[in-house]
Amino acid sequence: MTGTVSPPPTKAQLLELVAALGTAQWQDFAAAAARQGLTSVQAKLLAQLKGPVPMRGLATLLVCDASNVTGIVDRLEARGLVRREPDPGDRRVKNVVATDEGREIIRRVRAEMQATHSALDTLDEEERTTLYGLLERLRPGLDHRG
Amino acid sequence: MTGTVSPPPTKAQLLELVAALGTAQWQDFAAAAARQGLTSVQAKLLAQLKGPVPMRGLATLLVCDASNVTGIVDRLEARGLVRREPDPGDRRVKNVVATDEGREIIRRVRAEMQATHSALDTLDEEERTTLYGLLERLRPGLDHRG
DNA sequence: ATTGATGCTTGAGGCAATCAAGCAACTCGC
DNA sequence: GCGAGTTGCTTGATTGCCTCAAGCATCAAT
Repeated sequence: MTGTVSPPPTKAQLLELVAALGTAQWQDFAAAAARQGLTSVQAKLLAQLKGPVPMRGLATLLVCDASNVTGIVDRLEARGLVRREPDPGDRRVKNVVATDEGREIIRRVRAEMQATHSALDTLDEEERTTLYGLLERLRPGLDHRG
Repeated sequence: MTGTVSPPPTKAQLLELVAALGTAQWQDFAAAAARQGLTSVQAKLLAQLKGPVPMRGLATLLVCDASNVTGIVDRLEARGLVRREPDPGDRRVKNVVATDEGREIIRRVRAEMQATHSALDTLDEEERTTLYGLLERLRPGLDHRG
């Protein structure tokens, strides 16, 4: 290395890198889910269930039609990973909650994302803090909106 | 800003943030593709075609079965965005190339990823350089393997 | 020339996604 | 109350994605 500082990347380069990492991370997730017998969408839904969530709320979180959620929850429920509970305050609403088995299986999915884990392990603590700060700044622009 | 430094994030927090941004970016991509009448998978395939690529190569790039590529290319070819060309050296092989229209449409998809563009715009040049450097270090661990 | 491997396609079957339509239940005005 | 409009969920139809098993054509190697 000479005195050359790394040249600033073009926006296109950065965009491509972000895209590549995004899909790589998604495939790591999908593979981990598959090892637990889940599709990636089923795992994604399960990952949202920190508490009871109405069907409509899941559709919003997953950015898809409500009728789509019906099918996904049907399959998860048939496997005992999720339960539909009536909402006490509104009889139209069905709240979805993860069963113990559902919580356990999504925990395993997260733990088994080896590629992502080992990638993050190559960064030291300071670098992780920096990365976290930068990504947090990107979040608001990316999160809502489409 | 006081003297408090931001505390180092836990690995779980970082993982969650990376996952959230990965899916947000993917949905931005999918939405941009949809505006051009493409599914996200079709757009993803089209994005790989910088030159002629054999069907098998596409299956590897997309990490899926070869028979799946047949269908995706069928639909793209039916819309004139892609062409199958015989390989001069091996008559089993069909090379897929983007047509002019195909190149144009994927260019538009990239340009229309508004959420991603504006998110990246919130970083100044130095921050982008830092981010690029960190993400590049993550790439090797995430890229191959699954 | 046979054997085996490779590249692509086809067909069957399941999941995911959307749209349109429908039913039940809530809300508001009266 | 009662009816109008709205909201939450499900169903059915259709399309695309995806995998697996099977098949055909071609290549490589003996």
